[in-house]
Amino acid sequence: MLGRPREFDENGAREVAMQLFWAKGYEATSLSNLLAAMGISKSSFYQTFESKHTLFEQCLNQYRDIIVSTMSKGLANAPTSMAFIRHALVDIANDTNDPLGRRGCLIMNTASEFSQRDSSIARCVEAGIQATRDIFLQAVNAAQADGDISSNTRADILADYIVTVVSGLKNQVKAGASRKQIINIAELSVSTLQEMA
Amino acid sequence: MLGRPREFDENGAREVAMQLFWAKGYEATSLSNLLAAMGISKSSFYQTFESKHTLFEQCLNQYRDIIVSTMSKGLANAPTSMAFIRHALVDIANDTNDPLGRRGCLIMNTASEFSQRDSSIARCVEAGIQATRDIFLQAVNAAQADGDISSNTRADILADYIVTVVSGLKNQVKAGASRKQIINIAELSVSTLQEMA
DNA sequence: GTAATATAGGACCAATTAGTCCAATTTACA
DNA sequence: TGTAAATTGGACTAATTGGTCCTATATTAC
Repeated sequence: MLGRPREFDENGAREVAMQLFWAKGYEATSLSNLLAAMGISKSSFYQTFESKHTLFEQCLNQYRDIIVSTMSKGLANAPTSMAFIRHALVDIANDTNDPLGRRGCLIMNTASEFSQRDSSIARCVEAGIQATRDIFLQAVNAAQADGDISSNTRADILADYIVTVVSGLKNQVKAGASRKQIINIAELSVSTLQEMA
Repeated sequence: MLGRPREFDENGAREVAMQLFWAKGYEATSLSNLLAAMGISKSSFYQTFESKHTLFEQCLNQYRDIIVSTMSKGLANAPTSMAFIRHALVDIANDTNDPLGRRGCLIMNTASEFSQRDSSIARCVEAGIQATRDIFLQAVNAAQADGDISSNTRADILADYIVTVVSGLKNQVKAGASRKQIINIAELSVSTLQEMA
């Protein structure tokens, strides 16, 4: 290891960038926004992260890793798998309070903004959705084994359904829905899962 | 009415702009994109539509009017209200085929892109969601009267739930879900509506 | 000391952005 | 024929965009 060592924390700077992209989207986050928030010079930026686009892909993957890790721990620590699923849906209501919550989900935001126009971004998006879907799939399988969800419907379809409702709820939050509305919708979809024939 | 009459069709030009905004979003649609697609000069554009932002608001309202009208007719012509609801969900699977379908919903796309940062746009978004929610509310009330949906759950919550699932499904389509996946999820949520206790 | 690397800062770039303004022209109606 | 209004096209702004390059300086290992 020769030469002067890096002064800033690369991962920390990426984390800051991720928060910005999350709140504002890719296009609306300018290079100057990034530099100011990350606290580094343009030279350091390009030397370390290559380009805005490259950094964004890294942020997407970092985001995916974070939510996968958070969800996995949540599932492992939940009293039952059904409780985990219920919490994943109902807890979205808490996003209605602060502006941070109203950011939605970085992966879904990205899908909405421009995954159609950029195949490498599209791959990141698909990988992210796949990863969360897999965790819900584990939860559904376990909940079916517990008898909390009927086994009449295929677990993979139920997992897709949960991802869909989560994404729809996050959309509603971004669009301005109230806390009470989100709770009602979430509770309704939980009960449909439980009361399925 | 004095002076030279307008050569282009104002509503037609707005319609073209709406299609562009729908496919690409607000920021990604540049003025030159608009002028080229609308087939008018920059001078005519600013004389007629005031600004890109004003035109966008008009497009949002026009979009809302179109879907409200389409949905109202669909509800009126459907064999049953339940059939209308079912069709609204399952038909989203057809969006997976063509690139046009993968545009999602202009209102939800706008909510995702920047409704938080622009209060006048936020009002358009809320009005749009409210309008579609109201139609689903009518449909749910009718379906409950028909006995196709249980009356145990409040109709307004069910309407919110349907809007959520529709928005989630459109998200999934944008993110790359397959036709079969969408059908399965849609059918599942329809059956949960029907089989509710 | 020297090589290697990181730093900040600024000059510079070509392109694009939304938007204004003007001049010349065209069309209609009274 | 005169007036009002719409047309095109181009000149023009001021700002911003992502990105490159260069210089000068600082820090480390060998």
